[in-house]
Amino acid sequence: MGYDFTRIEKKWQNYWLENKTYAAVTGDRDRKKFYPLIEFPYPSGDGLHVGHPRPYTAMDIVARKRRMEGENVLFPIGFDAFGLPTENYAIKNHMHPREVTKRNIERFSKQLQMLGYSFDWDRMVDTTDPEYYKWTQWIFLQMYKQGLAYKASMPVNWCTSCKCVLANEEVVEGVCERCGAPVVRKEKSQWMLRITAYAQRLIDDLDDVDYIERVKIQQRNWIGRSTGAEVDFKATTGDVIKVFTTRCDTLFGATYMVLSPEHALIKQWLESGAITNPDEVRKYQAVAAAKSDLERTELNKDKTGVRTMGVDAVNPVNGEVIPIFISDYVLASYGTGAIMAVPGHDQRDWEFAKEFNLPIIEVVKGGDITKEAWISKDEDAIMVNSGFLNGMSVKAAIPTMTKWLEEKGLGRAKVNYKLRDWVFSRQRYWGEPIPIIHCPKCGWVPMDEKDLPLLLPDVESYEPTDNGESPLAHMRDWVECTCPKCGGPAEHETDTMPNWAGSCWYFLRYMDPDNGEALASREALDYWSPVDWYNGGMEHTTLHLLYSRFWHKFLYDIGVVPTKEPYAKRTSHGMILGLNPHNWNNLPDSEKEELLRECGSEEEARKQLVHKYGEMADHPIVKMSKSLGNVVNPDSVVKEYGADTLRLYIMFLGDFEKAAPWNPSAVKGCKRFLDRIWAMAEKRIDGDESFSAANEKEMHRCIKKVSEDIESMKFNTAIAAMMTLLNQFNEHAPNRGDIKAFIALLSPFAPHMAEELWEIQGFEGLCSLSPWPQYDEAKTLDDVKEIAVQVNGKLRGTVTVPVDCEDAAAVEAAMAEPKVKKFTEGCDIVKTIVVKNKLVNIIARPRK
RNA sequence: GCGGGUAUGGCGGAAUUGGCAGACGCGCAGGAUUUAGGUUCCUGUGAAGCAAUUCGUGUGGGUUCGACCCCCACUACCCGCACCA
Repeated sequence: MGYDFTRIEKKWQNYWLENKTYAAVTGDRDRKKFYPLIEFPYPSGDGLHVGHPRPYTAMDIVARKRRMEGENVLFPIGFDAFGLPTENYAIKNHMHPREVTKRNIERFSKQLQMLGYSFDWDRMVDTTDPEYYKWTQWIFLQMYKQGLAYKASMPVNWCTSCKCVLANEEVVEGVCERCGAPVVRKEKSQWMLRITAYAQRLIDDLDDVDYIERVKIQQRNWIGRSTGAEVDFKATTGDVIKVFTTRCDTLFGATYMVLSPEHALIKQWLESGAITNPDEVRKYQAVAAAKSDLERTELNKDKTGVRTMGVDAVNPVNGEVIPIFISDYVLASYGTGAIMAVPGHDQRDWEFAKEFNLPIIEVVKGGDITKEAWISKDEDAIMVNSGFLNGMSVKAAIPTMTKWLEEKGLGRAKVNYKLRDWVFSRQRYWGEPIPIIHCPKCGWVPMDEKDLPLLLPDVESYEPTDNGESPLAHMRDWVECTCPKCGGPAEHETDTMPNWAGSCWYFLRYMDPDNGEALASREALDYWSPVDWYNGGMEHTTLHLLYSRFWHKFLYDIGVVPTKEPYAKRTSHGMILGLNPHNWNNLPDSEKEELLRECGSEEEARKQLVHKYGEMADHPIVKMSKSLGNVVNPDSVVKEYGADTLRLYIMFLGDFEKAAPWNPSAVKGCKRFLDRIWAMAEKRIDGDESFSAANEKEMHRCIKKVSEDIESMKFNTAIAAMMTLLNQFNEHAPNRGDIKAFIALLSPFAPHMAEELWEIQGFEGLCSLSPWPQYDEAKTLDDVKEIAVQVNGKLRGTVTVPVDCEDAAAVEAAMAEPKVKKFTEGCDIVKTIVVKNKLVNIIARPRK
């Protein structure tokens, strides 16, 4: 009888759920705790897609294995449910976002259960639950009290389609990460979180955590620490213009200055009338503001700008009067928003100087500055035209100049970061309300903690507005309140938090999800912290991962959590891609033949495909997309093959860390594997539970391989090892002991079938909670070894020798091998090389 | 431009980290079972050659008894950042 996966999978899913098989126990000191974590999903209306099961199955396998090893495992699940797609869907379909969210969470939960994950469902977390977001608001209030949350008016990224501000991290190549619409700069008053205060610690503490290297590198790059100096330039108005530079040694070459169009001093000089060409300056500001970030970067070849007539600056090292420009090649958001321009040694400055006919001075020898800026990293290059720096190397000039500036009070050593403070407000409905009240008398006043949660109002319409106000602003009943400080009439903040807020601390809530007194009890925090192993997507490295480290460090500082870092270990999975149905390699044979007849050659056929479907047709593996029709739906895979097959295949298809394509026809291989196991074990095998003599060595080897590979996330080779063992069982039928260990090894990967077979075989208890099989290193070793024999480095044969056999004996055996003899006859043996248990290499020279 | 990564059969991918390249699976070919198709089960499967053998890990050099692995110089593709002062 075949394996009825539909019935059996359902049977065990219900059993596990009803019996709370995977419940974690807070405070259990008898067992080692283990807290693995996956990134909780956003419950979109589309349901689970095939990208989700890859990381989830991986961590489920690790969780299941550790549980079988006797650890107290907390493997939780939840939903990051605030966010724009839900809100947009709700608006379109005239539903309340809460209803949409509820429905989507139910659907996601069903789909996740269908895949047999060993989650502790009693700890499920939903970020839109008021009992949850109460604590998100609470943390925000603590940040406010510590001066880490502040309101500031500044140019922000504004998505023209979402009608909402975006964090820097949400802008990708000048367009909105979510909807792809252009992003423009807009001056708005926003709530900000002072993540920059933690920049150095966010870099330093990476040394203490076990993250895969590319995550560390990416976070360091994003934070973007650079060391240099801050230099004060005096304007002819008397104002001080601060600039940041990494090359203060080139100060003598600074022949002009550039301020970003948004720079505060420009506004000031326009208002005071110091600038004598205000119309021209204002016009340039307006043009720059209207440019999207995309346009700004696309036009990066042609430098534009306007000189601020009437205001000049003085170079502090030589007293020379130099002109000031505004240009959008200087970013308001980096450094001080102003630069000293050294056209001799900075290509951008050089291009600008050429455009505006400004003097270019060589201050470092080695290049030809008439052709381009000389930007050598050579620290031994020699300074020229630089007063007291002349003749020094760049290496020596930098500290000398820094010291000189400090002594004269004209500048100071300075560390600068690319990281900006986090723009934390959104003009949307479906997010956590910011628990701050604005009072006309007292200004911004935090809500009393006992009044949390500040609930979202129930309303008819939550459409975004065109004027950049939150939809909440129209809900006067909700907005109007009394000031907690003076009792006078006041208003609630109407912006909401970004969707990243709830995910900053959700892993803490899992530890104690029903706590009404605190975000989690101290006992639970002490017991479970930190997360032992967090797997997630690379796309969150500079977003969620960085944000949550920041929040965690803050919570550590105020004594709420016991660890500096939230996650002890971070790994990352590759994307699941699809086969491109338009690529030659992926065409069915019949179509290939037809096309060949039509085009004559394969080369022509490929060209034809590119002509027909575009450049994309050249890539056999592409991202899944609806338009290509290569999207794989987990539901349909489960329906056709079962959850165990899906789990197995998705772990088998390639290196976990790398992107890998979903090949629909290869799924069958894993189905066959399971069917063959079923056929072998569906009838009870009696006998004692030690390994059979014939299979013993392979059993120990397979246990070792699978145990090690799970820990190093080499799931594909772990499965291959089990397949090999099954093939071995074809040669030598397994006894009761063999099959017991085999089922246990299989269980993290294909838990339903393993559980069913465990029951059929009549083993004690649940397979999911049975002890993980143990191996004996000594029993994995051979007593004889087949070693390679090379002559002059070329493989000529193999011989079988006892393990650890003496070198001389190995050589003797090798020389006796007929195939080897053939190549050594008539030769002098110059040398022999023996690698124990591996090979013998005989160096032979023809006898003269 | 900067940073990170990858390159192995028809395909996805293995390779104990310098020691028998291609494990495992897909696909394909042949055979058995079947009225037939599907399923299942054997057998074979890097390329060339009747064979002995030769050639094979993106390209070109190098180190070594021996290189997918180490070094130098390239090429292609993928990912991240990008006028960052």
